[in-house]
Amino acid sequence: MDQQNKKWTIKDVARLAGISKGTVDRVVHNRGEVSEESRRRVLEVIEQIGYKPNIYASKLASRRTYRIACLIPEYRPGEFWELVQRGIERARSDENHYNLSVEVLLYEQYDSASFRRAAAKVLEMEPDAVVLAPMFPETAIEFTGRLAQADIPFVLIDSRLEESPYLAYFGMPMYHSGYQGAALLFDGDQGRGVGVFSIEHPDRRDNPTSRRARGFQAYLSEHHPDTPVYEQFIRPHDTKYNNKVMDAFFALHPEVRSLITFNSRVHLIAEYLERRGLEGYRLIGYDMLERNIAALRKGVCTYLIANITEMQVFNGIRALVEYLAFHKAPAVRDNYSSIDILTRYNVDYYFK
Amino acid sequence: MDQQNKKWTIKDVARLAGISKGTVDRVVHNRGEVSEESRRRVLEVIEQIGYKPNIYASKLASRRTYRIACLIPEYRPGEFWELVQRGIERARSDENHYNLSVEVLLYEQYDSASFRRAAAKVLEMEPDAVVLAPMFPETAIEFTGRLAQADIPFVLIDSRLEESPYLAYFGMPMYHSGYQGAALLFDGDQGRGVGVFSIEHPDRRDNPTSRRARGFQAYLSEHHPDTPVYEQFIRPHDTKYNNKVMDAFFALHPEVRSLITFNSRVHLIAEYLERRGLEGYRLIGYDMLERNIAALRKGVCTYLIANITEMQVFNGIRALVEYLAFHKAPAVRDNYSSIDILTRYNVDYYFK
DNA sequence: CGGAACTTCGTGCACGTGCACGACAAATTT
DNA sequence: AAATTTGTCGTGCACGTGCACGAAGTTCCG
Repeated sequence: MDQQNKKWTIKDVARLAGISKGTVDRVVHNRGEVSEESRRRVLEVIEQIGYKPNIYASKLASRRTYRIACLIPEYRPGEFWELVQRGIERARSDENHYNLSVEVLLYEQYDSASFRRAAAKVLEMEPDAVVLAPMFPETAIEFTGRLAQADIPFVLIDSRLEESPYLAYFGMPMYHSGYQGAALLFDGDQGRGVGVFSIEHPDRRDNPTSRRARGFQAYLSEHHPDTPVYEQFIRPHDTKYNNKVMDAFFALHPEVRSLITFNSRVHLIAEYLERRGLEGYRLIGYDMLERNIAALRKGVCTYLIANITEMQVFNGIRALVEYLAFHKAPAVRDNYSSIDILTRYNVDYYFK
Repeated sequence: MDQQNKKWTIKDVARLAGISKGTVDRVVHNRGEVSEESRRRVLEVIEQIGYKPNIYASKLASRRTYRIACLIPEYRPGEFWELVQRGIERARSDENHYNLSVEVLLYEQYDSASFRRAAAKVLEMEPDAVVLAPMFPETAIEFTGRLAQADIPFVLIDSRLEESPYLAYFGMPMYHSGYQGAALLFDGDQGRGVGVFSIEHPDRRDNPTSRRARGFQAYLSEHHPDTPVYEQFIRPHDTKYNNKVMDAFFALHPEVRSLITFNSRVHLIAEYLERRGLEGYRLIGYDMLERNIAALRKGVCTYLIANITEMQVFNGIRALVEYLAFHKAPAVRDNYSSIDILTRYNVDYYFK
């Protein structure tokens, strides 16, 4: 066949299609102003010889700089969304991304009015593309409708709005990470009941975390249908309250040795256990927050189920740039990260 | 300060240093033919304004194609080294690596004479750089000496020859992966003895696999010093023999429920258990061979400790290209991959 | 002192693509 | 029929760097 190592250029395509390179470029970038006839011939030649644009020449020549807006929840230091922010920093400083400006808009995690305001700002600044981590499905759907209307492509991270016309989604497989958590929790020690700790949420029913809980439940009913599950609610920033309710919990269920929480704050449990000097528990949590890692290293947290969260946004931004530059949609629309199992013994190797 | 978003070009540097861009280029690429005075001034300006060469313009202009030779063990389909080969394919087809040609030289895994022959061929073809997976330390050290003498940079994968002047190393942390394997093996089920299966090797004492075994032993003596360990040798391609010795093994140690093997052929054990209809074992192995994955999916293998082996070579090649193009040594010399824990529940997400 | 050899440096083209500009013909309007 | 608009397309410069080529200056040697 064609020698596959031959690097075809846009000039070759033009020659073979019998037109000028300008027209080929118009076809490749869908810039219009091309007759159907020419368009067909060009695509044919491209297909046949397997022409791929030289990204180096392309980036060099392109004076265009893409503006991408990221709409994500506000966070305090050490919270989950800080990991996401890190991915943005990475995209910013990535040497491959010249002519790319990433702007971050934050909204309050439990305040849909705040989301609406931030979303309005995004629309106002007319970015070339958007990265969205949605918290309020209905409001977010409305927002994505506006984006679609304005022809602004967007990727979703963390939470997938199935009904919206997103270009791609990047996130953890929540259901299966819950399932995996259950499998680890019951591997060895079983039958005596498990404690599930949840964060009191102001509202929000169908959040990603609940999908994790459903995966957990599925494993339970498939493998250990008779094991009792005791749920306990705690608060993100109220140590006194948490001490009180956990004291009560462990007094009430002294036989429980297996603990899990589906949100990213397992460190709250770990720190409680440490304060009280409680040992011999199997404690499983999610996400690589620094305080979680610390609990893992100390052995208070047994397993941490996580992923490289940075990569969610990073890959999202990459997909957008790819799309903006080459009108090329990502190969896979729903991109699930791997479900990494971290222990005190392998955690060190998950940092670069 | 300087506006950090300003993109300085080689022309700016030339202007500020009061010389031409040709000279700046000579300084940047250490091509010599530059007076000490000019050199100093150029470096000063570069440092001060933070000039970074535009990699796109650079790659575009560079007509040079780098030839990289990979010296790795020969393999049959489904063996560990096939995963490495896949990384090479990936580097080859990676769109970012224009002007890069990767050639693979294979040697027989247990035949040092064959290694010597292949190594000689590598030297003969005078590549720009080399990727080496060494099996025979002494012979390999001699070879790397030759490479150093010929000023050919090389990276090591899989096995690290500490005494050789390698540019970088990419591999799994073997000792800790053994340690982690032990932790998983004893998590829950303990005390009744473990079976360790090893491949009969023609020779080779200090191979990577043995480092894994040492990590395993370390965990054992730290946490379960009294647990008996029974070692059993099997053969890679002799099912009849393996059946016989494993039958004997399980007859002799009926109480053993924990099994592990440190090489990449846990599927041999899994397939045996399946053939005999044996269940209720905790079986742990290493590396993502297809047959291992199959055993994991069936639930015969409990945990598979692995990493994305492809990335070892891929990253190795990248480091070499980086070095050849910009004389830039990798940030970290010893690059350890993460120790991923795979189960039947999360394995699907480890493929792209 | 003349010329050769060496050192240092500047000039200019090439790399493949993006895109502005304008040419030209066909279609439409005046 | 002339003028204008519309639809297609080709031309040519710019992007920042690598490197060949040769110019200019310096040193060396007989």
